[in-house]
Amino acid sequence: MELSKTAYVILGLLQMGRRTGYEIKSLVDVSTRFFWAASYGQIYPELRRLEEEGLIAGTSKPQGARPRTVYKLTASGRRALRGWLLAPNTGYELRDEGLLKLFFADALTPEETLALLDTKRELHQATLDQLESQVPAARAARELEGLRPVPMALDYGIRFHSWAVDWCEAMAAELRAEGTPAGAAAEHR
Amino acid sequence: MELSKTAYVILGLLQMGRRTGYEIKSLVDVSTRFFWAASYGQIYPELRRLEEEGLIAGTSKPQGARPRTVYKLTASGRRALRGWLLAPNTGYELRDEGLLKLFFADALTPEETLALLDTKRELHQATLDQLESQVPAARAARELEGLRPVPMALDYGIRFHSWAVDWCEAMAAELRAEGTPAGAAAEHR
DNA sequence: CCTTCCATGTAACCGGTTACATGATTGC
DNA sequence: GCAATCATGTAACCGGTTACATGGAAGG
Repeated sequence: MELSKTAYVILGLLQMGRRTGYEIKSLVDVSTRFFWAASYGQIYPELRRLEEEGLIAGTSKPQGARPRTVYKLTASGRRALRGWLLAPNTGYELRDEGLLKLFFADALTPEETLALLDTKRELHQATLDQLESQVPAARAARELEGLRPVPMALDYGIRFHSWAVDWCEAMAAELRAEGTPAGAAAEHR
Repeated sequence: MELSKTAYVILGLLQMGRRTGYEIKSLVDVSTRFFWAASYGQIYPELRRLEEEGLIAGTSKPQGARPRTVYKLTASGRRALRGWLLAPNTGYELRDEGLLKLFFADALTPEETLALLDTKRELHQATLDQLESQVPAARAARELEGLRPVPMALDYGIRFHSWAVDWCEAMAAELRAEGTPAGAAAEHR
């Protein structure tokens, strides 16, 4: 792996148009961050490396006295991006603290476990709300160009998080049902 | 956050019984790693830190000439674990290269995008197979103790990855349908 | 005038992985 | 005898975050 994944995030966003580092970071924060985050501490140094390697080209476009560099993808940058997109290998990595807690929940009371499920549900619901609020704008921008109205990754995000909300609810319902079976009312304490 | 999440992984696994560092790593590799991975490079140093802080206690139990230290949770370790489990905050972080590629797929042909979906589907299917193979053993071990037959986190994993497989298939079907609408057969090339 | 946004950066830190090193035990 | 597994560790590296620093521009 020559380039970091974050480098491809930059390349990919530049493919869609010229951008400054600041704009890239703003875009990341409302789009890829749901499956690939990036901070200034990565973006600015990476922009330099990519320019050194000739994959992107920056032009100074100051706004008044404020310095400003707009980057665009070069032909070899476009090739690199395409090469990565077509490469077969793909990684998947998850760090889900809520699930980790549920994994250890055997030591908790049913009520405490329900609280865990609730926290997880809220987190997914909040993400879902955020993603859904993006749909109208995406639809408007994309149908002019004849693209599918909702981008695939956004569709995935919305469906996944609503699936997760449902799972939390179903599991909570199951737990509650277990907690009060007809023949075992006072099981706990 | 005093302790790292990985410390809680160790605490949580020790809650279920005494273990060596090696055993902890082996357990992580078949359980938490799907939502929280950990390597030897973290586990052994962390075991030391946790012992220094009195959250776990190690006993030398050599096997012949081979050194071996078995750790168990102390009372204060049990308290720390419980404190974390009940703490409301929870983080969620995903790094999904397949989704990232799909996000940039506008630059690809439909056929190339289908290949992306296929790779992602295979990855989820492989994980799903692995998780499903664990069900019988989990069931057998747990029903003796009157616990729910399938642990929550395993249930979540199985359902999530099969949802993901379905999503990939549905999206592929949609793409194929778009590619050959009755009135626009030779759209591409 | 003041706040918010635009814009660019860096140094310190940290969590985590990889690769390496070592050697005993068990089971075929 | 050999391979797989058990067992413990560490040093170098790396990707990434946090916190900090700076200052102009735009809009109310």
